[in-house]
Amino acid sequence: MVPLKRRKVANSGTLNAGTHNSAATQPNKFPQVILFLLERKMGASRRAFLSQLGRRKGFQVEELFSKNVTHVICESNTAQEARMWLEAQGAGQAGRHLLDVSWYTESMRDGHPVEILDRHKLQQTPGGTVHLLMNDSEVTPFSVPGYACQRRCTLENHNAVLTDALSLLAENAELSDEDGRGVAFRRAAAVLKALPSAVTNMSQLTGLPCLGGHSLRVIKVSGWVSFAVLQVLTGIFGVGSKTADRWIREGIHNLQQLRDSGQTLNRAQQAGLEHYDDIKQPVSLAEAEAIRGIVGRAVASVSPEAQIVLTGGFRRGKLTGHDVDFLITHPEEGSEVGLMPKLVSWLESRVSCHLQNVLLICDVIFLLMFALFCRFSLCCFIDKQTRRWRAVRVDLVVSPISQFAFALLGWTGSKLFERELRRWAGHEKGMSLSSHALYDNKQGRYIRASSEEEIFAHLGLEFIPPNERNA
DNA sequence: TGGCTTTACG
DNA sequence: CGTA
DNA sequence: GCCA
Repeated sequence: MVPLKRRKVANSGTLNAGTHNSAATQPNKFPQVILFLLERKMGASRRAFLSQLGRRKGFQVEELFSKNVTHVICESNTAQEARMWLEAQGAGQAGRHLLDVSWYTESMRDGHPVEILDRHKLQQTPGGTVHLLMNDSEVTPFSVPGYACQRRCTLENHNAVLTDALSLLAENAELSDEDGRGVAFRRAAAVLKALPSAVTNMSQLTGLPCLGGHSLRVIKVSGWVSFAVLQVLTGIFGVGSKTADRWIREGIHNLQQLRDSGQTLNRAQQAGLEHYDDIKQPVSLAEAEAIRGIVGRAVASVSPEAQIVLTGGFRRGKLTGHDVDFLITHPEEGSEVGLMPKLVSWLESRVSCHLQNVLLICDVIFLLMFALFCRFSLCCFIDKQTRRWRAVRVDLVVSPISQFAFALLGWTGSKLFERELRRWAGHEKGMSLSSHALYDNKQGRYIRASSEEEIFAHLGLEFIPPNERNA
């Protein structure tokens, strides 16, 4: 059970490329396509392997660079570096495609040169490292681009043990006010989550993006005692790392000590402490849908044309969540204005019947409902068919239809996926993405979009559906 | 060595 | 400072 | 911590 294997340093090196295994080499099926693999950062043996793979599929892969080359394939090289290399060869880019190795591997997969899309062109930062997946003795190229928003990542996680450890390190860093380290660990965990099979050997990880020496090192458990305390306190809704840190310095190490301390708590924290266990308990999809029914009816009463969408983790296909997120809009621009206050009063004043049970809107809703004007978090009590009420966190967002696609993309997550999308937008495209809009810094204007697909297209990214945004 | 998503709001 |  |  060693499915993922790092590229083996080939014993048949460059000398064999193109002539060895000639029986498996097909004639050139695509005379208009002459490929050249740039060795830099790729390595000679890997280049030989990829060249041979291409020739087996009927591609013309040149050993030496010449003027005839039409496609230059690079790995982990920027467009700038590739152009410099070409000029050093006495040949400009003129008429040549500078492509990331992902175009090559996809063409190998499909058996013909695939259409050149924006994402295949060399970016200003390196593209992905390609690793080999050994599956039943079949070798397949597997691409792991550097940005999570370039990758597909389902809920399926073959490396949960490792990603849990890295997530813990990330959490630890974030609670220690070291966001840089935190996001580094998050990226590392996301790379492992995206792998198609379990890693069984640490050496398999050494070449992957975002995974450096520290992430690969054995985790020291010492010093995490205070981390556990931080975890408990920041687990209270309304309590972040600063507050928890202050409390710890004042000798508060658990919930009982907090209750006994007489600390002044704001309303969010009061509710968070009171319903600590409920809120920590995962919300099921069934509960989310029940809540959707209630909120949906409230929205319909207040504004019949308004639309409500379940976003967050549930839209990504998760079966449980820590809260329930809804996005509300109205087909007529401007008609969504004032919807939230109306919704709030409706929910405050109503006792509604849901299924065979009575849903009572309790005072906890009042407490947190006023948190924000155009968005709020609340706790409601919903029947769980156990004649027990329990608190669930619900986030409602109202968005004008012109911003709906951005809100939908922004509120669907995952959190890391969003950060990576925005980092990509800023660093690679000179744009600024938020849950309201996409702004082109160079053109100095906002870019309109009416669907998530359009936004990905504007960003030069392949569309990733919600259930594959679980980075 | 600096950057690490975004930005309004309570 | 805390929420998303 | 990892990357440019």
